[in-house]
Amino acid sequence: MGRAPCCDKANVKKGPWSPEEDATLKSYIEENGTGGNWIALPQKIGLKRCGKSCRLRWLNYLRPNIKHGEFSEEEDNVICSLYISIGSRWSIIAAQLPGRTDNDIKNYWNTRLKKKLLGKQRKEVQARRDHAIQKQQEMMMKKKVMENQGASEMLPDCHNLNQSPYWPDLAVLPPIPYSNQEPRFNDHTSFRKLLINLGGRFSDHNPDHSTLNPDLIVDPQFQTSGTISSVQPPLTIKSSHLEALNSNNISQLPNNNHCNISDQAEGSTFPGEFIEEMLYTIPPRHDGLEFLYGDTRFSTNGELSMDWGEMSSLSYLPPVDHSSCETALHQPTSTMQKVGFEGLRYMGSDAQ
DNA sequence: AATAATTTCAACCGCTGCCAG
DNA sequence: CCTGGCAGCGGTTGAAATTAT
Repeated sequence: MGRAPCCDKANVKKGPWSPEEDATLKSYIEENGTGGNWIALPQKIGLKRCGKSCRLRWLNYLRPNIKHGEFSEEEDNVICSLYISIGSRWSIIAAQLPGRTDNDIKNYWNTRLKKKLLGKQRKEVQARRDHAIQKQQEMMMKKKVMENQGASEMLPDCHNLNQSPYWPDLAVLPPIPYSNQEPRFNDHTSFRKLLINLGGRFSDHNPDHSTLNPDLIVDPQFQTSGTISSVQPPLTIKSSHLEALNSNNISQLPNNNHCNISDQAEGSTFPGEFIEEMLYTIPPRHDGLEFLYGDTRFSTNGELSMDWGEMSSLSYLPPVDHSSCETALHQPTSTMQKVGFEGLRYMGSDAQ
Protein backbone atom coordinates (compact mmCIF):
# COMPACT_ATOMS: atom_id res chain seq x y z
CA MET A 1 0.00 0.00 0.00
CA GLY A 2 1.02 3.60 0.35
CA ARG A 3 1.24 6.07 -2.42
CA ALA A 4 3.43 5.74 -5.44
CA PRO A 5 6.74 7.59 -5.26
CA CYS A 6 6.83 10.86 -7.16
CA CYS A 7 9.87 9.73 -9.12
CA ASP A 8 12.08 6.75 -9.77
CA LYS A 9 14.25 6.85 -6.68
CA ALA A 10 16.85 4.56 -8.19
CA ASN A 11 17.57 6.88 -11.11
CA VAL A 12 17.49 10.09 -9.19
CA LYS A 13 20.51 11.91 -7.87
CA LYS A 14 20.40 13.07 -4.28
CA GLY A 15 22.52 15.37 -2.18
CA PRO A 16 24.10 18.73 -2.92
CA TRP A 17 23.57 20.35 -6.29
CA SER A 18 26.50 20.94 -8.60
CA PRO A 19 27.02 24.33 -10.25
CA GLU A 20 26.19 22.71 -13.60
CA GLU A 21 22.84 21.42 -12.34
CA ASP A 22 22.10 24.83 -10.87
CA ALA A 23 22.89 26.53 -14.15
CA THR A 24 20.73 24.12 -16.14
CA LEU A 25 17.73 24.53 -13.89
CA LYS A 26 18.11 28.27 -13.54
CA SER A 27 18.48 29.04 -17.20
CA TYR A 28 15.55 26.82 -18.14
CA ILE A 29 13.15 28.31 -15.61
CA GLU A 30 14.22 31.84 -16.40
CA GLU A 31 13.48 31.24 -20.05
CA ASN A 32 10.44 28.98 -19.89
CA GLY A 33 9.08 29.09 -16.37
CA THR A 34 8.28 25.93 -14.49
CA GLY A 35 5.50 24.96 -16.87
CA GLY A 36 3.33 24.25 -13.86
CA ASN A 37 4.70 20.75 -13.55
CA TRP A 38 7.69 20.20 -11.38
CA ILE A 39 7.57 16.43 -11.72
CA ALA A 40 8.03 16.56 -15.48
CA LEU A 41 10.58 19.37 -15.45
CA PRO A 42 13.78 17.46 -14.60
CA GLN A 43 13.20 14.95 -17.42
CA LYS A 44 12.50 17.78 -19.82
CA ILE A 45 15.86 19.42 -19.13
CA GLY A 46 17.87 16.25 -18.62
CA LEU A 47 18.43 16.55 -14.90
CA LYS A 48 18.60 13.36 -12.87
CA ARG A 49 16.73 14.95 -10.02
CA CYS A 50 13.36 14.54 -8.39
CA GLY A 51 10.87 17.24 -9.30
CA LYS A 52 10.43 18.12 -5.69
CA SER A 53 14.15 18.55 -5.35
CA CYS A 54 14.18 20.93 -8.35
CA ARG A 55 11.35 22.93 -6.88
CA LEU A 56 13.13 23.24 -3.56
CA ARG A 57 16.42 24.19 -5.15
CA TRP A 58 14.73 26.91 -7.19
CA LEU A 59 12.63 28.27 -4.35
CA ASN A 60 15.30 28.28 -1.70
CA TYR A 61 18.41 29.08 -3.65
CA LEU A 62 18.27 29.84 -7.35
CA ARG A 63 15.27 32.12 -7.51
CA PRO A 64 16.14 35.80 -8.00
CA ASN A 65 16.01 38.27 -5.10
CA ILE A 66 16.78 35.67 -2.49
CA LYS A 67 18.34 37.28 0.53
CA HIS A 68 21.06 35.29 2.25
CA GLY A 69 22.98 36.20 5.34
CA GLU A 70 22.23 37.78 8.67
CA PHE A 71 18.70 38.57 9.76
CA SER A 72 18.08 42.09 10.99
CA GLU A 73 16.45 42.90 14.32
CA GLU A 74 13.34 44.05 12.48
CA GLU A 75 13.15 40.66 10.83
CA ASP A 76 13.65 39.01 14.21
CA ASN A 77 10.74 40.99 15.58
CA VAL A 78 8.47 40.14 12.70
CA ILE A 79 9.30 36.47 13.05
CA CYS A 80 8.68 36.56 16.78
CA SER A 81 5.40 38.40 16.59
CA LEU A 82 4.06 36.19 13.85
CA TYR A 83 5.23 33.11 15.66
CA ILE A 84 3.08 34.15 18.60
CA SER A 85 0.11 34.70 16.36
CA ILE A 86 0.26 31.78 14.00
CA GLY A 87 2.96 29.43 15.22
CA SER A 88 5.34 27.61 12.93
CA ARG A 89 3.68 28.47 9.66
CA TRP A 90 6.90 29.43 8.03
CA SER A 91 5.56 30.06 4.58
CA ILE A 92 3.20 32.73 5.92
CA ILE A 93 5.95 34.27 8.00
CA ALA A 94 8.21 34.23 4.94
CA ALA A 95 5.57 36.18 3.04
CA GLN A 96 6.19 39.06 5.43
CA LEU A 97 9.92 39.06 4.83
CA PRO A 98 10.80 39.77 1.22
CA GLY A 99 13.70 37.70 -0.02
CA ARG A 100 13.58 35.24 2.83
CA THR A 101 12.45 31.69 2.27
CA ASP A 102 10.38 29.62 4.63
CA ASN A 103 13.24 27.16 4.90
CA ASP A 104 15.64 29.95 5.79
CA ILE A 105 13.36 31.30 8.48
CA LYS A 106 12.69 27.86 9.85
CA ASN A 107 16.41 27.14 10.07
CA TYR A 108 17.12 30.52 11.59
CA TRP A 109 14.44 30.03 14.19
CA ASN A 110 15.52 26.53 15.12
CA THR A 111 19.24 27.21 15.28
CA ARG A 112 19.60 30.78 16.45
CA LEU A 113 16.53 32.77 17.35
CA LYS A 114 15.37 30.23 19.91
CA LYS A 115 18.73 30.41 21.63
CA LYS A 116 18.77 34.19 21.53
CA LEU A 117 15.35 34.24 23.14
CA LEU A 118 16.42 31.88 25.88
CA GLY A 119 19.41 34.05 26.63
CA LYS A 120 17.26 37.14 26.75
CA GLN A 121 14.70 35.46 28.97
CA ARG A 122 17.37 34.31 31.40
CA LYS A 123 18.78 37.81 31.62
CA GLU A 124 15.39 39.33 32.32
CA VAL A 125 14.50 36.78 34.96
CA GLN A 126 17.84 37.26 36.66
CA ALA A 127 17.44 41.04 36.57
CA ARG A 128 14.03 40.83 38.18
CA ARG A 129 15.30 38.38 40.74
CA ASP A 130 18.16 40.73 41.63
CA HIS A 131 15.77 43.63 41.81
CA ALA A 132 13.47 41.71 44.13
CA ILE A 133 16.28 40.69 46.42
CA GLN A 134 17.49 44.24 46.55
CA LYS A 135 14.01 45.46 47.46
CA GLN A 136 13.74 42.88 50.17
CA GLN A 137 17.09 43.86 51.61
CA GLU A 138 16.06 47.49 51.61
CA MET A 139 12.92 46.56 53.47
CA MET A 140 14.87 44.61 56.05
CA MET A 141 17.19 47.55 56.54
CA LYS A 142 14.26 49.89 57.04
CA LYS A 143 12.75 47.52 59.51
CA LYS A 144 16.03 47.24 61.43
CA VAL A 145 16.45 50.98 61.56
CA MET A 146 12.91 51.40 62.86
CA GLU A 147 13.43 48.62 65.41
CA ASN A 148 16.59 50.32 66.62
CA GLN A 149 14.57 53.51 67.00
CA GLY A 150 12.15 51.56 69.21
CA ALA A 151 9.34 52.09 66.79
CA SER A 152 8.88 48.56 65.65
CA GLU A 153 5.35 48.46 67.00
CA MET A 154 4.52 51.27 64.58
CA LEU A 155 5.77 49.29 61.65
CA PRO A 156 3.09 48.41 59.17
CA ASP A 157 3.25 44.95 57.71
CA CYS A 158 4.86 44.55 54.36
CA HIS A 159 1.54 44.66 52.55
CA ASN A 160 1.12 48.22 53.65
CA LEU A 161 4.60 49.30 52.75
CA ASN A 162 3.57 50.23 49.28
CA GLN A 163 5.44 47.14 48.19
CA SER A 164 4.19 44.23 46.27
CA PRO A 165 3.06 41.44 48.57
CA TYR A 166 4.96 39.13 46.27
CA TRP A 167 8.42 40.48 46.97
CA PRO A 168 9.06 38.42 50.06
CA ASP A 169 8.41 35.28 48.06
CA LEU A 170 10.84 36.08 45.35
CA ALA A 171 14.07 35.37 47.11
CA VAL A 172 12.98 31.92 48.21
CA LEU A 173 11.93 30.72 44.80
CA PRO A 174 13.64 27.54 43.77
CA PRO A 175 16.52 28.05 41.37
CA ILE A 176 15.56 27.84 37.74
CA PRO A 177 16.73 24.49 36.44
CA TYR A 178 18.83 25.97 33.66
CA SER A 179 20.77 22.81 33.00
CA ASN A 180 17.60 20.86 32.40
CA GLN A 181 15.39 23.37 30.74
CA GLU A 182 16.54 23.03 27.15
CA PRO A 183 14.52 19.92 26.30
CA ARG A 184 11.40 21.51 27.69
CA PHE A 185 11.62 24.32 25.15
CA ASN A 186 11.19 21.95 22.30
CA ASP A 187 7.50 22.54 21.77
CA HIS A 188 6.16 25.55 19.95
CA THR A 189 3.71 26.39 22.70
CA SER A 190 6.47 26.93 25.20
CA PHE A 191 8.28 29.30 22.92
CA ARG A 192 5.12 31.16 22.11
CA LYS A 193 4.52 31.69 25.81
CA LEU A 194 8.07 32.82 26.27
CA LEU A 195 7.74 35.25 23.40
CA ILE A 196 4.47 36.60 24.70
CA ASN A 197 6.02 37.32 28.04
CA LEU A 198 9.02 38.93 26.41
CA GLY A 199 6.63 41.40 24.92
CA GLY A 200 5.99 39.75 21.61
CA ARG A 201 9.21 40.85 20.03
CA PHE A 202 12.79 39.81 20.18
CA SER A 203 14.63 43.08 20.27
CA ASP A 204 14.07 46.41 21.93
CA HIS A 205 15.44 48.00 18.84
CA ASN A 206 13.28 50.65 17.27
CA PRO A 207 12.39 49.03 13.99
CA ASP A 208 12.90 50.62 10.64
CA HIS A 209 10.26 48.81 8.68
CA SER A 210 11.40 50.34 5.42
CA THR A 211 13.32 47.18 4.70
CA LEU A 212 10.33 45.01 5.21
CA ASN A 213 7.48 44.01 3.00
CA PRO A 214 5.71 47.17 1.87
CA ASP A 215 2.47 45.43 2.73
CA LEU A 216 3.47 45.55 6.31
CA ILE A 217 1.38 48.35 7.71
CA VAL A 218 2.95 50.04 10.64
CA ASP A 219 1.00 52.43 12.75
CA PRO A 220 3.36 55.37 13.26
CA GLN A 221 2.26 55.82 16.85
CA PHE A 222 3.61 52.39 17.63
CA GLN A 223 6.98 52.95 16.05
CA THR A 224 8.27 54.94 18.95
CA SER A 225 7.75 52.14 21.42
CA GLY A 226 10.89 51.02 23.11
CA THR A 227 11.35 48.34 25.68
CA ILE A 228 8.61 46.39 27.31
CA SER A 229 8.76 48.59 30.34
CA SER A 230 8.47 51.81 28.41
CA VAL A 231 5.19 53.37 27.45
CA GLN A 232 3.31 50.93 25.35
CA PRO A 233 0.78 51.31 22.63
CA PRO A 234 -2.76 50.28 23.32
CA LEU A 235 -2.92 46.54 23.80
CA THR A 236 -3.24 43.95 22.30
CA ILE A 237 -4.69 41.52 19.82
CA LYS A 238 -8.35 40.66 19.94
CA SER A 239 -8.66 37.10 21.13
CA SER A 240 -11.16 36.17 18.45
CA HIS A 241 -8.74 37.27 15.72
CA LEU A 242 -5.93 35.12 16.97
CA GLU A 243 -8.25 32.20 17.42
CA ALA A 244 -9.41 32.77 13.87
CA LEU A 245 -5.82 32.76 12.64
CA ASN A 246 -5.02 29.70 14.66
CA SER A 247 -8.02 27.87 13.35
CA ASN A 248 -7.68 29.23 9.82
CA ASN A 249 -11.13 30.74 10.20
CA ILE A 250 -10.22 33.85 8.30
CA SER A 251 -13.75 35.09 7.99
CA GLN A 252 -13.56 36.14 11.60
CA LEU A 253 -10.65 38.42 10.95
CA PRO A 254 -11.12 42.14 10.69
CA ASN A 255 -10.95 43.79 7.32
CA ASN A 256 -8.67 46.60 8.28
CA ASN A 257 -4.97 46.28 7.82
CA HIS A 258 -4.01 46.84 11.40
CA CYS A 259 -3.93 44.23 14.02
CA ASN A 260 -6.50 45.95 16.07
CA ILE A 261 -5.69 45.33 19.54
CA SER A 262 -8.04 45.31 22.44
CA ASP A 263 -8.91 43.22 25.37
CA GLN A 264 -11.97 41.12 25.82
CA ALA A 265 -13.79 44.21 26.92
CA GLU A 266 -14.22 45.89 23.57
CA GLY A 267 -12.14 48.95 23.14
CA SER A 268 -10.53 48.82 26.52
CA THR A 269 -6.84 49.51 26.62
CA PHE A 270 -4.17 49.23 29.23
CA PRO A 271 -1.86 52.12 29.90
CA GLY A 272 1.82 51.36 29.63
CA GLU A 273 2.34 52.01 33.32
CA PHE A 274 -0.12 49.26 34.12
CA ILE A 275 1.77 46.82 31.96
CA GLU A 276 4.99 47.78 33.62
CA GLU A 277 3.38 47.37 36.99
CA MET A 278 2.17 43.92 36.09
CA LEU A 279 5.44 42.82 34.56
CA TYR A 280 7.41 43.82 37.59
CA THR A 281 5.08 42.93 40.41
CA ILE A 282 3.90 39.51 39.41
CA PRO A 283 5.98 36.68 40.74
CA PRO A 284 8.63 35.59 38.28
CA ARG A 285 7.07 32.17 37.94
CA HIS A 286 4.61 33.84 35.64
CA ASP A 287 7.24 35.32 33.42
CA GLY A 288 7.11 32.83 30.65
CA LEU A 289 8.59 30.02 32.64
CA GLU A 290 5.34 28.52 33.75
CA PHE A 291 6.30 25.33 32.04
CA LEU A 292 9.44 25.20 34.15
CA TYR A 293 7.50 25.59 37.34
CA GLY A 294 4.48 23.63 36.24
CA ASP A 295 1.94 26.43 36.24
CA THR A 296 -1.44 24.83 36.33
CA ARG A 297 -2.96 27.48 34.13
CA PHE A 298 -1.31 25.65 31.31
CA SER A 299 -2.84 22.33 30.64
CA THR A 300 -0.73 19.22 30.57
CA ASN A 301 -0.92 18.88 26.83
CA GLY A 302 0.99 22.11 26.51
CA GLU A 303 -1.97 24.11 25.30
CA LEU A 304 -2.36 27.59 26.59
CA SER A 305 -5.18 27.79 29.03
CA MET A 306 -4.57 31.37 30.07
CA ASP A 307 -7.35 33.44 28.60
CA TRP A 308 -6.54 36.27 26.27
CA GLY A 309 -7.68 38.83 28.74
CA GLU A 310 -4.85 37.79 31.00
CA MET A 311 -2.41 37.23 28.23
CA SER A 312 -3.00 40.47 26.46
CA SER A 313 -2.26 42.35 29.62
CA LEU A 314 1.23 40.92 29.49
CA SER A 315 1.93 41.23 25.87
CA TYR A 316 2.72 43.67 23.17
CA LEU A 317 2.59 42.59 19.60
CA PRO A 318 4.15 44.79 16.99
CA PRO A 319 1.55 45.78 14.46
CA VAL A 320 2.28 43.08 11.96
CA ASP A 321 -0.04 43.13 9.02
CA HIS A 322 -2.16 40.07 9.44
CA SER A 323 -4.18 40.99 6.42
CA SER A 324 -1.31 39.68 4.34
CA CYS A 325 -1.50 36.46 6.25
CA GLU A 326 -5.16 36.51 5.50
CA THR A 327 -4.47 36.88 1.82
CA ALA A 328 -2.02 34.03 1.92
CA LEU A 329 -4.33 31.80 3.88
CA HIS A 330 -7.14 32.56 1.50
CA GLN A 331 -5.20 31.64 -1.61
CA PRO A 332 -6.49 28.40 -2.98
CA THR A 333 -3.93 26.16 -4.56
CA SER A 334 -5.25 26.72 -8.03
CA THR A 335 -4.85 30.45 -7.66
CA MET A 336 -1.36 29.94 -6.37
CA GLN A 337 -0.56 27.91 -9.41
CA LYS A 338 -2.02 30.47 -11.78
CA VAL A 339 -0.42 33.46 -10.11
CA GLY A 340 2.83 31.65 -9.43
CA PHE A 341 4.40 31.19 -6.07
CA GLU A 342 6.03 34.58 -6.20
CA GLY A 343 2.72 36.26 -6.00
CA LEU A 344 1.78 34.36 -2.93
CA ARG A 345 5.01 34.08 -1.12
CA TYR A 346 6.48 37.47 -1.73
CA MET A 347 3.56 39.78 -1.84
CA GLY A 348 4.85 43.26 -2.26
CA SER A 349 8.28 42.22 -3.44
CA ASP A 350 9.33 42.22 -7.04
CA ALA A 351 7.50 39.38 -8.62
CA GLN A 352 9.57 37.96 -11.38
C1' DA B 1 48.32 20.65 14.57
C1' DA B 2 44.96 17.18 15.56
C1' DT B 3 40.76 15.82 17.23
C1' DA B 4 36.21 16.31 19.20
C1' DA B 5 32.15 18.84 19.80
C1' DT B 6 28.95 21.95 18.20
C1' DT B 7 26.50 24.68 14.86
C1' DT B 8 24.58 25.67 10.47
C1' DC B 9 21.78 25.01 6.66
C1' DA B 10 20.71 22.59 2.25
C1' DA B 11 18.18 18.89 1.15
C1' DC B 12 15.12 15.14 2.00
C1' DC B 13 10.85 12.90 3.74
C1' DG B 14 6.30 12.24 4.30
C1' DC B 15 1.94 14.28 5.22
C1' DT B 16 -1.95 17.33 3.81
C1' DG B 17 -5.09 19.65 0.92
C1' DC B 18 -6.62 20.71 -3.56
C1' DC B 19 -8.10 19.59 -8.08
C1' DA B 20 -9.28 17.02 -12.20
C1' DG B 21 -11.14 13.01 -14.06
C1' DC C 1 -18.52 10.89 -4.12
C1' DC C 2 -14.12 8.58 -4.89
C1' DT C 3 -9.44 8.25 -6.37
C1' DG C 4 -4.95 9.46 -8.07
C1' DG C 5 -1.62 12.94 -8.88
C1' DC C 6 0.37 17.05 -7.74
C1' DA C 7 2.22 21.24 -5.17
C1' DG C 8 3.15 22.95 -0.91
C1' DC C 9 4.38 22.67 3.72
C1' DG C 10 6.73 21.67 8.18
C1' DG C 11 9.72 18.45 10.54
C1' DT C 12 13.95 16.08 10.33
C1' DT C 13 18.48 14.64 8.82
C1' DG C 14 23.22 14.70 7.92
C1' DA C 15 27.29 16.72 5.67
C1' DA C 16 30.11 20.65 5.90
C1' DA C 17 31.87 24.36 8.42
C1' DT C 18 33.23 26.32 12.58
C1' DT C 19 34.75 26.45 17.27
C1' DA C 20 36.66 24.47 21.42
C1' DT C 21 39.96 21.56 23.69
